[in-house]
Amino acid sequence: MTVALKKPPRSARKPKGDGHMRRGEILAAAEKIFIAEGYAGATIRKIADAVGVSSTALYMHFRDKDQILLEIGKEAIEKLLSINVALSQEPIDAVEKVRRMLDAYMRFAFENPNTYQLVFCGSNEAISVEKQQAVSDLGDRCFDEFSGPIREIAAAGRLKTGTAESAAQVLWAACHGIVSLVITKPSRSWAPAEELMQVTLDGVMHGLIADR
Amino acid sequence: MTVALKKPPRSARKPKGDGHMRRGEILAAAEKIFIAEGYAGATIRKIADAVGVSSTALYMHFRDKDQILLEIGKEAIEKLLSINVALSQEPIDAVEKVRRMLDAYMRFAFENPNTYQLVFCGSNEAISVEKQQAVSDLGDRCFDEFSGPIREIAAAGRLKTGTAESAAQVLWAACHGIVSLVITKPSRSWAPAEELMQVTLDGVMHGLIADR
DNA sequence: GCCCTGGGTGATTCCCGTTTAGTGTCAGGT
DNA sequence: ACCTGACACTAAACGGGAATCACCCAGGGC
Repeated sequence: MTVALKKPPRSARKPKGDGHMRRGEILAAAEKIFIAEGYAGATIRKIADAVGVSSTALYMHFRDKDQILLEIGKEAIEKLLSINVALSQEPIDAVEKVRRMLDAYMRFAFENPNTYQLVFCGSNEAISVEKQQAVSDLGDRCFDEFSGPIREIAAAGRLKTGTAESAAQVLWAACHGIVSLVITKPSRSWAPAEELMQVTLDGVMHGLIADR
Repeated sequence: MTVALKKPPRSARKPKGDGHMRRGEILAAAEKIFIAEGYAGATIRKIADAVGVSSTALYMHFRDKDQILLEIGKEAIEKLLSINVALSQEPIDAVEKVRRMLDAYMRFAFENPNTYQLVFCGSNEAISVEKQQAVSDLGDRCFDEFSGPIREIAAAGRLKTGTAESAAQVLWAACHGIVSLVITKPSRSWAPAEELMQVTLDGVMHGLIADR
């Protein structure tokens, strides 16, 4: 037993055979199942089977189930974040930036419903707060990129109501509201998604931001 | 074994001892636990223990776990529905009706976060569509009460954008968005709830509905 | 008296996520 | 050439969920 304290000197040692690929394989399989069957449907055993490996093996590469799925969420949000970053650097009006970011946000949600739910619908208390940290941070950074232009707008005195903080949260939330409802209640009869996005954007932008 | 087909003629037979109270006891215990610990925390065994009965006994009175919790949700929504019904009959301007309904909706959510999540956040695919029928219907009726005034407003040509259908959905969803986010992501730093509700209401009403 | 029936139970089944103890294998140091 | 140890992996098991099974037992109707 001793104590086995020795990590620092270990530096070399190439990754073995396909060992370094497993993590990726697992993520790929998990993502496929998760997208098709949602959080509850993506069980450890199913993922392991898909990879062709025992369920225990997943614990070699991930601490637990949540970490696997949150990793998937992380990658998806990184795409969203990069969109937001790109938009925020574009030389366009702040209002236009906000509009495009919200539009991208909603389209992202409709295109990745399960991932969206996992990350933004809290996954319903199923996942502890600390575990979500990494993903939460990314979400925060997305929101930061978004609230930048909002602060510009507020500074220009063009907010009809609320502070930069609350206005940003409300704008974001309005978009979250429509996509999360449509995603989680697909059985209700909704107006066409395109129209809902349009009305949400128009309504909320005109409601909170002065025209000129 | 035979076939055991006989239900129609059975009509008399009073409810025995406390048999007819059990259902209520179970619901009360389940509600307490559910409110305190959420959907996952309210396990069959815990509820049964609280009632002082074996877990199997719950299946005498309810088909499965979901039915118990949905029953709780149903009762809660009935309150919301009655508020909406009362408001819709009041002799006030349709716009004011809409505003008050949305206000009541958001306050209801903040006051019953777990119930709200169960009913309106889809409970994350955990519950099958058919089971939700009863609760869904109530939700629909709430929405119907709400969309009545919206149609009035639309008929008066006071909708700035969208149809009566999409406008109603977007207004509702905006309110859902802010409360669901605050409820499911309590760790983020939110503006005060009162301010968020206010900004949401003002913004979205002014954005979608013409002033006069 | 009998018998049916409805509320109730303990044991059991099935499926989760996760843990434990162990196996084979390969890289490097000696 | 031989250890040594880290690594990728596995089979089996554990504990805890929901749900079902095969039974009990008390009591009202006949």
